Amino acid sequence: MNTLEYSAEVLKAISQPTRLRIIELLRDGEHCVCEIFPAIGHEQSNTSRHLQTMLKSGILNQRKDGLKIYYSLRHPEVLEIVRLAGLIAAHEATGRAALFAK
Amino acid sequence: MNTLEYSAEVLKAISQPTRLRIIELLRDGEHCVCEIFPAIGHEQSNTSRHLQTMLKSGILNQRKDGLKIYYSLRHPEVLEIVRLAGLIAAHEATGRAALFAK
DNA sequence: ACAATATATGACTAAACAATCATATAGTCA
DNA sequence: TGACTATATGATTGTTTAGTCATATATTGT
Repeated sequence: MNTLEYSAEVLKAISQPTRLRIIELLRDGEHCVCEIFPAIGHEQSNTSRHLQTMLKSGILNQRKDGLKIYYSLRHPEVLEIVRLAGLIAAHEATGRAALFAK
Repeated sequence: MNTLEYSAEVLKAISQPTRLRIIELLRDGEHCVCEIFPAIGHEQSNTSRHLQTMLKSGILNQRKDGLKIYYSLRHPEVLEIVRLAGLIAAHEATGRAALFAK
């Protein structure tokens, strides 16, 4: 897999609403699945799958402690990517609102 | 659509190998479809669809000039997102290479 | 060994996606 | 007007994705 495809995989792992919520949750440090899934209001299995997706893409760390498995952000760049996407989204949202108002 | 979903849509528009190639091409300024599709080695129709995807997500500008339609990057933040994803990808690539070498 | 808890995963469904081929639309120029 | 060029889009196909339910795996404490 070349860098281009790899970059696409990393971005794809971030670009999903549920996963963005998880990333926001992990902003303040590691959390276990049992904390994450009630916080985001999704099923445990669904949450686990999203965590696996991000883990495999390389943007999360995993740490086992007894029964619990803690996940954390592996690259601070991910938060910066999310921030920049938010800037663009905010800018475009005003533009689209204007379109709808026409 | 809330900011979270919007951010996801913006990132999704970026996170695909063919579209990343197009974004790289547009780094140096606007290009028409007729320049883009031979450069990336995809069909005209496929290239046009990818451009529509990015246009609708709000990350591209469109300018018509006669028969040709020129597309350009609308937000410099997109290039920064691509750069950061590349950093993560490069970092993870060495990690995965190490895994395979085991 | 057993019950309880935390997490992962198989099987499935509906929806979204990328790519292709053929064709439609629209602008240019002779 | 008619030929030509550039772009977009309908229809289709095979693949991927998100989500759900049920169940398997693994760790802990009694």
